[in-house]
Amino acid sequence: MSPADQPPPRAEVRRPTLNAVAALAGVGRGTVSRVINGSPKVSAPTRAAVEQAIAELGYIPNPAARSLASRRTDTVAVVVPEGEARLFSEPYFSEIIRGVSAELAIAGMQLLLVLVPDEKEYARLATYLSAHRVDGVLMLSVHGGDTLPDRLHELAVPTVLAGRRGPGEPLGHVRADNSGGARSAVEHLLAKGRRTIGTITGPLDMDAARARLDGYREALEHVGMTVDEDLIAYGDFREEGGRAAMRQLLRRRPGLDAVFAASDVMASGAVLELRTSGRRVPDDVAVVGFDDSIVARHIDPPLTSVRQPLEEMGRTMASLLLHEIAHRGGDHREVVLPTRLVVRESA
Amino acid sequence: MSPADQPPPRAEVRRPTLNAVAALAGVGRGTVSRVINGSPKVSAPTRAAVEQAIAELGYIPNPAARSLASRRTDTVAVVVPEGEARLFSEPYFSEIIRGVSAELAIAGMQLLLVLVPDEKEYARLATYLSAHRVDGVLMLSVHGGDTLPDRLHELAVPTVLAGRRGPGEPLGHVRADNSGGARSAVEHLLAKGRRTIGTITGPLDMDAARARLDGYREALEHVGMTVDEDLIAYGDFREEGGRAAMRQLLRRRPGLDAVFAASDVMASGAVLELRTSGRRVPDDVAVVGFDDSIVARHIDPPLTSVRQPLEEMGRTMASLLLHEIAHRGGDHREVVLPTRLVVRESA
DNA sequence: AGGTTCCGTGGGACCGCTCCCACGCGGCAT
DNA sequence: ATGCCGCGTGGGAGCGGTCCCACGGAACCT
Repeated sequence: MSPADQPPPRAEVRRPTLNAVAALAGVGRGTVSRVINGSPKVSAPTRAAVEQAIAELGYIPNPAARSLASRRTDTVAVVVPEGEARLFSEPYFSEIIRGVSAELAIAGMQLLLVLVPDEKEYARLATYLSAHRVDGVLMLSVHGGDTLPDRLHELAVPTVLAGRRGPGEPLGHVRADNSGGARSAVEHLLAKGRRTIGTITGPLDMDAARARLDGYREALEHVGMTVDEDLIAYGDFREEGGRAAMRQLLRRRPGLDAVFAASDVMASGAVLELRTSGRRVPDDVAVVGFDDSIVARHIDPPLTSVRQPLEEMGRTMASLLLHEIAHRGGDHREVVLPTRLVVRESA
Repeated sequence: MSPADQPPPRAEVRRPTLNAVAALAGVGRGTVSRVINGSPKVSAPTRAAVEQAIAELGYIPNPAARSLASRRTDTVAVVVPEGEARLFSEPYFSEIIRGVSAELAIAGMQLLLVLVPDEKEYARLATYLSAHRVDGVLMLSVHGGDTLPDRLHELAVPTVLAGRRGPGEPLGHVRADNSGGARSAVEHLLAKGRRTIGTITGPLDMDAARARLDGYREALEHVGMTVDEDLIAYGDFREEGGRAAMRQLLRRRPGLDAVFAASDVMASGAVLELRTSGRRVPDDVAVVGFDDSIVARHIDPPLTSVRQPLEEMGRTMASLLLHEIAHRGGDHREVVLPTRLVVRESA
């Protein structure tokens, strides 16, 4: 049997340990540990010697050992319900994650991505996440009925949500100013002289959808108009839902001259339906969406839309979480970030 | 000072350990470990007793301790160069990651997401990843010049790439049949009676871009046409690049009647330019894209495009990687997955 | 009957780090 | 001089698993 037939040698490249560094630097393990963790209680010359030894050996601390001893993991889980992932404007997740990643990197923390294919997984997940696996959890896209956040809360796992489940959300969270954004969209339509403005909502078990509807109402009431309930159609954040809602609106109020859709995807469905019905956008009916997603730029005509500062939301979520991790038991904070209306050709 | 003013008690919920389970089940630690790891060398009654104890205590193994002792981490890193992330059709990353996640979940492995903001980070990253942090690495979107894969290879870190850097890629990888997909696109145009077919390429330092150009050539040569180099314009996978390339093609060959763009984003730029030049799509010029991304469905007219099986690519990458982890030193494998032409209205 | 073999099991020795206690020593007050 | 304080420092004791060796007893052999 030739050597080549042997099972592969355990490639196990044995990396230098804390001990090796200590020996080379001529100090104790404790001292090396202090240097690595930036403790101030190390004299300058000792620190220099240790750093020299670290560089020489190319030493990198073993995260598992560190985690075992310190009961920290330096890792944060980002939980994304997979069912939603398709619905949302695609940039939603990727941009938030970009922001999260950037902020975590600064703090030297790792990002564990957990896609949850199924609500049934939620129960197992909570226990799992609490088992010294991560220092905290970031949840994207929470529904009103989600129980995972509460379980994490009970298990004392620091948690920050993207968006809230409803007013009075007990957990820390970051959200866009949904009602303000919706309001600015409708005000824009009013400023353009539109008077019969419909809206297509998202699923109302999501706070963001409710808030956008509130913003629509506020804008109209603010100028003394009464809200015509027939101008409100309920969608589901999907294109087909937007289309159906638009059809409904046209049947109920054929003379409407503008629509505010609570998402770009629904807006694009609405545009298709308007075209089918022989109406021109924006000449006959102006359309404003929400999210400023890719489709907004690419449909015809390009969509005026409300942009959320997604990357900043991610960054803020991460920093709130890091704060909760550092100050366990502190009160939860909520941050609302402003939106911006991006005007294009549809309104 | 009331208790409420005290610093919060270290919430440290002390979870049960292996020892606790062993004590409750009346067995040794070794036996519990065997049960957890599914070793066959445990008698049925003992196993039952241990499982009972585990359930009773709600025991979950501490991953850090396990990792420290076993030198495994049960974690895989997915490395995504952030610069590219915007360029690509958005579903690209999210769908591949979905596939990766699904496959890893089955194997009980975690997904560590690493966004690399900058090529300069690469050097540090390699050392970092090799420091007992992950069992393997998945790299998305590799360029011809990327050195990270080689470094990982040297450091004996199992690695699988999405796409290859070029022919003869030494590392394991999964890619779509780019040339075949391009070929089917051009054959579709030929079948529609188009005869003067231009192409807009991606950056040729990427193998996928080269392969798509090759497919274009093959399709034409296959029917005995000679390739007119003036019908080839070089883009960069961006919309603006596609637009500029289209402008160039129109200047050089005003009579062309079809274009195959190596990405949907470039195709959308091309469509805009065609419209600007007063041409109708597909009546005057037919357009086919690549990726079947969101924009393909939403631009006007909806784009005929080549779809890659992204989720399956992700799944396959994960399973190749798991194989490499289990059989270190084995030879690297490459898998090519078929593409599918999705016909819409643009061609 | 005695000797092997094999199976299931217990437990010691780590894995590589952090935490914390104890110790030596120079500087300062007494 | 004597005592005390406090800063730097060394190193023991875990953290919670895995791995592997050794051991007892049942089953099989000669």
